[in-house]
Amino acid sequence: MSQKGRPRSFDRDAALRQAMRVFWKKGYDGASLSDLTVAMGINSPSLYAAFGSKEALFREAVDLYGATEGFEIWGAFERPGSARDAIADFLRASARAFSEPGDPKGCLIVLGALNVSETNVEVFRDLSERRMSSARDLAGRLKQAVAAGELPETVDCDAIAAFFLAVQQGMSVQARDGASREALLAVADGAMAAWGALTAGSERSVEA
Amino acid sequence: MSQKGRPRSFDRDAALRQAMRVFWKKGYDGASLSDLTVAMGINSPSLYAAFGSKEALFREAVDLYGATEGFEIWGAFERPGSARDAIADFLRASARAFSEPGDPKGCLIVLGALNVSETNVEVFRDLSERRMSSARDLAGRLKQAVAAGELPETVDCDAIAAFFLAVQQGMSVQARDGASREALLAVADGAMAAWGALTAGSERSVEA
DNA sequence: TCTCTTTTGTATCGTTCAATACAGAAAGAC
DNA sequence: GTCTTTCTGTATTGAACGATACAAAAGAGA
Repeated sequence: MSQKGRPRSFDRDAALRQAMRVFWKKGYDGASLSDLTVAMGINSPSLYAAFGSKEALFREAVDLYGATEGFEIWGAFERPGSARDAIADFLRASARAFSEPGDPKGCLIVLGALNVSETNVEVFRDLSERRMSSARDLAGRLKQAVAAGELPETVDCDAIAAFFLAVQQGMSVQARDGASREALLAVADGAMAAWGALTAGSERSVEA
Repeated sequence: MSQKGRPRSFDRDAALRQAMRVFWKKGYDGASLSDLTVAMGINSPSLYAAFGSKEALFREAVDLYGATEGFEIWGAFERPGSARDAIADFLRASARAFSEPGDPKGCLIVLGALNVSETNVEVFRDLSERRMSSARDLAGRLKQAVAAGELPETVDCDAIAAFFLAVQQGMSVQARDGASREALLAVADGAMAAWGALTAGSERSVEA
């Protein structure tokens, strides 16, 4: 049952949490092995024995991010309520998560690797797929609202999802630039101002 | 008058254009000296003699980007017309610029350096200031519209500017993920759907 | 206690990074 | 032609990178 050899002297989960914060703050390329081992309180051989490689550690860190921060942000889509409320909660939860005092600013999945190099192709692709999967989830919730008769059949769910996701991704950039929580919440509310015109059926958008 | 020593054997402007494209595609950290010298067709001593350092070359590249791509994107703010048209043009021009065939996707100023490390602090700050300066320019155009009586006094120009800029910054992320020109234009149009509610004076936002 | 297995810390590995030393080449100045 | 100045290509610098070799250490099972 129990392991045979010398027991691990550190808490794997706690070390992973620290690694996640380093990646979150510095990105995949910007986080050096030295940064990671210092934050995790271990030497590199222990890191490789426990996680395999820098890339494998990053994937585990992103999974952890999705299970913790991601749950805070996307939780509204699991709860009952209108599609409008879900998206409003999603944007406002993002604004709060991206400006949480003591945490790195912005989203790890958005900021972790936006430039492709030879060493991070797979990492970029992984994050890119997660972002596009988010777009599908968002559009799926809208399509569900259409099927339920909550929204007219004429709305372009994919386009609306892309728009709201763009706002959320832009909030990550502004969070990195030091935007306050209030400023980010105002961006979220600004996006929701489009809801009426976006979901008004086949009518024209509201004019000024 | 003319220079004394051995003349430079390459076109400095052409080399700078190539360097800009490398930084645009790979970001500041991701662009290695080797990437740059190969693309520019010169050896590193020539690069250092002509531009000073990687960081100085990057700054010149960003200036060039601002004078070319930036002019395409922000040109609407120089032309006569309503604030609404200026912002709509700004968003649609961004969508087109970020998906120009043959060019790197997205915006150099947004994607060039979003993670801070020891080697790029100044670069990050430079890009961050340019982004925040964009926000001020956008808000300034809205305040001008308020002063002209085009928009009610009650609108929050800074918040509206932050919202539209967030959309544009999010479009850079989606462009990197391979979003089509049509998808990006749809995001731009989606953002403009918020215009009516955002500028409707002190009334409540439009409800669904 | 002895053996087996796994982890640990130290001390690297080869590679790539940004940045230069140096000598030869190419122009103007005289 | 000779001097001076600047640029060019080769070759290399020290530092940092991700990843390991290796032997001592620490537990489980016999």
